[in-house]
Amino acid sequence: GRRVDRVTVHRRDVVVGPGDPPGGFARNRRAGTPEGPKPRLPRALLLEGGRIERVRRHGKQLAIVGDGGVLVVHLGMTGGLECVAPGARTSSGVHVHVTWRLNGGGRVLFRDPRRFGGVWLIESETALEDRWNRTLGPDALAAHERTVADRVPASTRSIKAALLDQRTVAGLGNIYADEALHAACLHPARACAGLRREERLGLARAIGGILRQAVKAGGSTIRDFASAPDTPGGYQRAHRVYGRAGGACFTCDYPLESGVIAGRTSVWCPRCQPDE
DNA sequence: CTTATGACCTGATAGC
DNA sequence: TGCTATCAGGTCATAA
Repeated sequence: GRRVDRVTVHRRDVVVGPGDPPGGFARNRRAGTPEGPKPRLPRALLLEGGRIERVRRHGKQLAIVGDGGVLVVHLGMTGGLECVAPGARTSSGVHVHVTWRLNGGGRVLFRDPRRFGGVWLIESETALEDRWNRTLGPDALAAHERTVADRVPASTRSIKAALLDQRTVAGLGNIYADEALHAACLHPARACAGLRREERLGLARAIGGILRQAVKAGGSTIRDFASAPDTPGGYQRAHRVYGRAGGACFTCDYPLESGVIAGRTSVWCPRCQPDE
């Protein structure tokens, strides 16, 4: 319901506008890659001069829907949005890449030290839904268990890789993929095609359970994440495998194993999660 | 077409 | 003390 008076983009390359190349500048800064032209960002799409209508979420993507455009925010790993009350001071000014000055004096900041996150500018809510339908699978928290179970493709790739792929199901990252696989007693390296429907249903149930618990606990604070400035989450204390390589499995006491699967560090229990 | 791999970025921490 | 090396992970470009 608030109005946006003025938007300041401190770092152009964390914002992807409609004229930017596919993937956007935030994904196009690799060594040796020539930077293309940088079209001006339409002020209206940044919500300048507009009114915030509502906030939506699908998987890890957040959408701030305004009457003149839609902001899609992805926090990456280290990103965050901070709302600063009128007259109040921000917790820190470093790595603030975009500032929205609200009518009445408040501010909203997008901060992301490592810049894995970013902001995409979308013309309309219809275009937002189209984008989400095209690039993301069903939301892991909102979808029915049967829907999630049936999203696992009959492919040769590992189930861990499929879970990290947001087109399968949107919302899981490395931590919750490992936690869900342990809860479902599935080895992360098992091929998707080798999973029985019963196992896929169990995995879907585990995903929902883990995510609901994690949200309730305020998320997992490993080093960067905070649910609000100076407010760490509490779910890291409930992790049963992530970050516990070499420790004893809480279910069977056997030492947890770790390795790189699908390009990410993975932790599992060799006894509870057999590699069939 | 599919799947796999490496690059990007910064701060914390380990090791010398 | 002060330096360098390593690691964390979400996503996209590129390779296979």
